[in-house]
Amino acid sequence: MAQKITTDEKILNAFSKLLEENGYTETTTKKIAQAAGVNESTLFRHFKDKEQLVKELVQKYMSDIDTVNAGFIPSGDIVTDLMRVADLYNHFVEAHKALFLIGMRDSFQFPKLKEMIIQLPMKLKKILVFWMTEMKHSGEINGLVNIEITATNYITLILGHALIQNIYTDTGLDISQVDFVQKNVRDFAEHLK
Amino acid sequence: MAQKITTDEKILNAFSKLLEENGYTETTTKKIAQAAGVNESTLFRHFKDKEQLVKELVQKYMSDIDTVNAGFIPSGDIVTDLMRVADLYNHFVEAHKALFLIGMRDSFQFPKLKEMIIQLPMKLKKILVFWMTEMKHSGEINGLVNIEITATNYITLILGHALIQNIYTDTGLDISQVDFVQKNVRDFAEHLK
Amino acid sequence: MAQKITTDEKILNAFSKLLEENGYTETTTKKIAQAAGVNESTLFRHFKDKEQLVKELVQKYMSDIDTVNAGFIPSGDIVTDLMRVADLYNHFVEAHKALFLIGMRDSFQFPKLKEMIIQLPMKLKKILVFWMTEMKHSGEINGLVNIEITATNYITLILGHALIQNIYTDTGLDISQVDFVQKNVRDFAEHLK
Amino acid sequence: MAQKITTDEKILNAFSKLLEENGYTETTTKKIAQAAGVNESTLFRHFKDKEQLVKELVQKYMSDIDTVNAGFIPSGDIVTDLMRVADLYNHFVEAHKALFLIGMRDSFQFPKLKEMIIQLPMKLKKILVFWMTEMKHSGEINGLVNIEITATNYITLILGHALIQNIYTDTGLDISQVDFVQKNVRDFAEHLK
DNA sequence: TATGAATGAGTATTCATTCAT
DNA sequence: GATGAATGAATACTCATTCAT
Repeated sequence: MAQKITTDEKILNAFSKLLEENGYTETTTKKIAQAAGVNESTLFRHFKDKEQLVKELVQKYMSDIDTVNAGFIPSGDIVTDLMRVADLYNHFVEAHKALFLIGMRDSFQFPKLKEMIIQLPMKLKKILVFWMTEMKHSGEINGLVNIEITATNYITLILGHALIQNIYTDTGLDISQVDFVQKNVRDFAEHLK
Repeated sequence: MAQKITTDEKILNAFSKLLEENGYTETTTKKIAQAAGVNESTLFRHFKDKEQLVKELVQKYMSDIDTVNAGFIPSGDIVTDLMRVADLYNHFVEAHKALFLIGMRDSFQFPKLKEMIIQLPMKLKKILVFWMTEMKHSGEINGLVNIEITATNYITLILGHALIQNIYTDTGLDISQVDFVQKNVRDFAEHLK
Repeated sequence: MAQKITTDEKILNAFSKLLEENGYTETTTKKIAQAAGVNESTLFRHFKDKEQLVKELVQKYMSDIDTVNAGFIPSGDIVTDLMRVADLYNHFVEAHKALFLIGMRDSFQFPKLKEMIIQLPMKLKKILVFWMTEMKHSGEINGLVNIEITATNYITLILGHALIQNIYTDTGLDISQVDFVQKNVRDFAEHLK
Repeated sequence: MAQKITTDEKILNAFSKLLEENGYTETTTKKIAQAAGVNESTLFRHFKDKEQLVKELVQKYMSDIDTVNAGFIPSGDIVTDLMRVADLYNHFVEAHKALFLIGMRDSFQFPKLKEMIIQLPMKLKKILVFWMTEMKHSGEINGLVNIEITATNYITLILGHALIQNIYTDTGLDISQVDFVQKNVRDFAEHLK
């Protein structure tokens, strides 16, 4: 059964794509309408205003974050687990590129958006802190490790990489996810023991 | 004796600041003029275009890159040197925040700008590769290390961090330069031995 | 039943009128919109460009030229026919005053426009040459007459008059169409016999 | 002795040239200054405003008209004299092209200019009327000729030709002065006898 | 439910002109 | 006597949004 794509979806998809390519300001309602194959005014019947489109996208994003977090079930081995986390978040960033990039690019226009975008690392940090603390107790992680700092550190590592990947695409600078995880994430993990 | 700030500088400073805060498109010539305390048309007497303002900023940026690179004189100790590189580039990114951010945010509007912005990591990579190769020969770096990958990896590390710092300022997520370097850069370096 | 005047027409009429009075550059989009009684931006919804307005006018003009030429059916008597040509073209110039004047005034801004405007005399010349040649063969026109020169000459006569009429309106210099044709055109024709 | 070209002249020459090529509105003070090789503000020290430049040009034009008229000394033979008038005015129009064209193009911007420009045909008419009247009395011109109409008619002829020449330059439509005068002016004259 | 027409506020840029040196 | 710097008003054109059908 072929799913029918609703007008709402058509518009949001077009918006998301243009957003990723051109940023918020350059993504005009005219262009969105054209890309979605609807009349420009139709857009406003479906979404209060341009900002609403962002909010809608954010909502999807937020519920996806929870799905990702829920999908992370620790194995108990730090190296394995940290690498898995890196993988999960890399996929997440890739899948939500559009919003992720505008989180960086246009967040000044959306103080609320920034708050929301930031929840990704925030939630990730919470999970990592919770889980590292457990591991510290069970002796898997060295007692001298500062959990707060280490968690933030780790997030910087994987998000930083995800960012660079997206910014410097096709420049000979982008490094494969595999290589990066193998070297840096593994190193990072090993040293927590 | 207080230096007199020229109109050129007033405008460029205002532009740079607004650019950092608002991105290219939202930085209107009207706002720039207001922030610089000059008439809007004065702006066009001093700079052909709005785009010219970007070019001017890029020029500064480019000459600064060379200064930074010239300022890096290897000591021979990998850990010391890599940490020094991290420091130098962190300062560079901080000092050129505005341009660096638009390199990410508005690069689609400035294909040429992207090319230029990219030169920072490119040049850095060249230097690192050259220097690491030497160190490999002298035995300071392990013979099994893949220099190309390692260099790219390292750049990802320090630029990724610099970026995250600037994006997630004041969010409780930003981690001090010191902590990040101490942990990640040091680890990274140690493992090359 | 009064025809409804479309917005397109309202705008074109306003444009045409202002063009005739003020020339191209002085006919601002703001003035056009005001004169047409629409919002300035509406103008751009209806016509891509300010230039598009000219093109639209030219199109009308071009199709009218053909109508005029089609409307000229030679009687065989030179005097009658030349006087009829003078009449037809005088009306044509009068009806397309706006465009005709900008053809002279602003042609440097519209190299393409000039090409088009020029077609009026060009087509006229073609017709005259063809028709005079026939008359020469049938003996109506003196065998010694140089057709090429005579045709151009004649066009200069009637267009020159039409122009002067339009430029020096209400100056005591303008001469009635009737008087001019009676004297000059008639003379001209008589001498071809 | 090489004449020194004063700044006034440099400016007026540049203005005149640009005026001819581009019309009044498109001839910006910036362009004038550039073409004259002076600073834009110098222009305003020499001439109150842009309009003053036109006035200055007009003054020259006016005094030249008188010179031309003074230069016309009737021989008594109508054909010879009318052809000489045609010649004189053709040269005059050629020499004052710039102003003559703006008289047609931009006269709406200069009601006063129009008044002045119109003086050329007015003065010409006066002279012609005076002289034709004399000729009528002396029997050189047919008693039935309406002098007023004939004079206007004649002016239309030679100015119309001058106009067409300037408008349709290089179009294959322009006819040599000689051919035109030989045919039309001569014809015209002959018929007054 | 969707669309085409209309619009007010804004955008980069240019122009003629003035001011201080 | 000339210039470089500054400016207010205008210009063509775009954008997000509303209204009537």
